[in-house]
Amino acid sequence: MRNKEEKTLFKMMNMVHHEDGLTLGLGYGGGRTTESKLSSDGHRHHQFKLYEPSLTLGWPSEDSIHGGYDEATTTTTTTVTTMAAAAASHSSPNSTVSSFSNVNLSAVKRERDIVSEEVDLERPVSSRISDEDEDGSTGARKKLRLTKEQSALLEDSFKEHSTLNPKQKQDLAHRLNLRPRQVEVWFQNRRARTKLKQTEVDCEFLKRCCESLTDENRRLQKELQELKMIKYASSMPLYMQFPAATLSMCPSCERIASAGGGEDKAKAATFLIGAPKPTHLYGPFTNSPAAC
DNA sequence: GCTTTATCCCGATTTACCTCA
DNA sequence: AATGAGGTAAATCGGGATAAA
Repeated sequence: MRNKEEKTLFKMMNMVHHEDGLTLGLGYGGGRTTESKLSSDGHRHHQFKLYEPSLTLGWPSEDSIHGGYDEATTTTTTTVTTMAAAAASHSSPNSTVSSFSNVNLSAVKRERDIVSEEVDLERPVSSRISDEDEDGSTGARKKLRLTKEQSALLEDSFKEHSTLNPKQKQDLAHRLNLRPRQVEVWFQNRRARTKLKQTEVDCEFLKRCCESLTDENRRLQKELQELKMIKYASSMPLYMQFPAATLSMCPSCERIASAGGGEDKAKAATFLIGAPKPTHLYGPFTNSPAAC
């Protein structure tokens, strides 16, 4: 079976990940394993397990994640004491009724989502988000703010599995006193954040690699230039290689010979005397390394 | 094998809410 | 104290992929 997970994995395999620090890639999470199976209820169960990334940015703490959002502004009525206390004691002063159009435009899809997702009917209505907030009958799209406890539980669950099967979703929603759809959305957004973070890490890693390679390239260019200089110098007539004072004319053969040079240089001079003069002394490789 | 339907997921975007200058 | 900018996260939208009927 060639399912979506396999395709995703295939795509990711095309991105070399850098688990060993020698290779690099853009796969978020550094890669992942997948499981896909059918449950007894007929739903597909996807299990994405993130590898431990070799390069990671520290996740922001819960405090930093939620910052000042600790105070729940949700209208959720919760059975969890702390959640209930938080929810009951705080109502958003800025809760405005301003997005009628959005509610109307998204009504069709929202209805579909609600119908398809809202199956936890056994839960008392009072334990869920109020219907007024839910169906937009007040015209407001209230934004849920998760409590610390809710976020912690979601994070813990996410650490275990970054995707949920329907039963896990239901259970989690029940424990968190949220709708399954909200749990699902949270996981989707959480995966998106994970991917974004990993992309940032990968970009930083690639940036450093690029800088390192640029330095190495510069060094090699310089080395190459020096080698070419040596090669050019050795191919020049000796009278260009040595100062004039060190050269002398052989009285017998009327050829240039190096006064201070040995027999080899004299031979080389004899050999090279007919060689064409270079058009310029240093050849075309005189650019400063910095110009490369 | 093809079509339809339901479900899941993702990327992009919108929106509500918060912090801070 | 008020306010606007910017950031964050929940929610929405549109669409692709898949399995089952």
